[in-house]
Amino acid sequence: MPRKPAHQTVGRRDILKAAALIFQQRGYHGATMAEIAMQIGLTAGSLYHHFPGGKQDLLVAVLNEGLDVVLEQVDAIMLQPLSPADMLRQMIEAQIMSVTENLAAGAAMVFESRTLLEIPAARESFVRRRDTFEQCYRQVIERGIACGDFREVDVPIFTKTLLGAHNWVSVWYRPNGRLDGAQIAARMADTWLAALRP
Amino acid sequence: MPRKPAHQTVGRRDILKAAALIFQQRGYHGATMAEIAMQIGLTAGSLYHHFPGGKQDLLVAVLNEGLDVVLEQVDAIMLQPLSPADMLRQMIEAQIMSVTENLAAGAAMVFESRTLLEIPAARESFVRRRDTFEQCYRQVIERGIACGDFREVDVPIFTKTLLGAHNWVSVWYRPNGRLDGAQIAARMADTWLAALRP
DNA sequence: ACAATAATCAAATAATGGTTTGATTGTTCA
DNA sequence: TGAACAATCAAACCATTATTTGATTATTGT
Repeated sequence: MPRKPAHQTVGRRDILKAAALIFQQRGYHGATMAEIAMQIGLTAGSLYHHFPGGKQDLLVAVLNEGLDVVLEQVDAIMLQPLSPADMLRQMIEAQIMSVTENLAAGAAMVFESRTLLEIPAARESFVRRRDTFEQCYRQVIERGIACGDFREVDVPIFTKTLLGAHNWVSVWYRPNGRLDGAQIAARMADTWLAALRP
Repeated sequence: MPRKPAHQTVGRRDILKAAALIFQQRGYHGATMAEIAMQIGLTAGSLYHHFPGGKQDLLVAVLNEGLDVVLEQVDAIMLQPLSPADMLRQMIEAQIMSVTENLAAGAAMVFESRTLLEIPAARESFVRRRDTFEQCYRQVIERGIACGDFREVDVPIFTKTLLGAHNWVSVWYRPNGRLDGAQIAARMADTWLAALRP
């Protein structure tokens, strides 16, 4: 039975990259399928061949895959035998680098999670994994407090504070600014560890 | 010359409140004029009597007036004779309280500033005032470093970190949560001052 | 070579939703 | 009372845009 995809054609990855970019620039509702398609030299209708679910499908994929990138790294870090301070520093670096290296997806995660939450089919799994991510930060901080490496703080609030600051990086970061992602990550890690000094 | 508005009718304030709420819930592009109007028992067309500029006009007004509230308070704080630490604490409280007490406008500021930036007529003045606000935080921190009350930090990055965390409050704050605005403000101020300890 | 299918497009479809218009209602004040 | 006007509505208008449909083109395995 003969068939097989051609290869001089666009792939799923290209489309998601284009979608993330347009979502970043115009927001989900402001983005048009035509804009996304044009980004990679297609017409709007063609996108439905790759993503039968249309615009919603694109959003779900962009956000889910964006979350995956960071979640995988954080999971790996949590398995290593590190001090709370070192573990926290690595998690911060992983998140900030991931945002600065994939700005469009990062911004879409910040601005359009709300929109995804209104898509019942995607909602539950997304929320669960997003919460898991937050739990990782909380656990490391709690562990640091328990062993006396960190001072006592209100862990839920401290975590929200940290996450808000990290998310916001996707709003102000500019690829050709004074600092690169690694330098920003280092400074932010310094801030949080200073705040946690006993 | 006889005229005079009736009084059992909606005022500018009511409309902006409704608009902020719908912008918060659906985002600017996702919000419909009909939804906003219905919130206060009007029809979509009637909104044009109060805001001839339509939907854009509503966004501009919501964001500008939201920014005013916080800017006025911060300006007043900057004039007082306070130590850098006390001044910073008061600014943090003013901002967080303002967000928690006016959640819809706060969220709109976070999520829809981008949209406003695409409205040339409103852009410049908004950006200028937003930058002024950021400068206030920078100055206080710089002053604290200069007089040795604060340790040396990368002021631009520290400021963005702080602003990101504060903005994010409008995303996760819930009016009937464990802590009220004042308590959250106190904890966040503790975090920043701890991070700035020499 | 050819049948099957992946990838694409152009054009039609169908809503949706911002904005305009003209009429209606009620209030104000001279 | 009545002229003038603010506030509102219902319905029309119009543009935009997600999605569907029916070709068309290329590629691939047999």
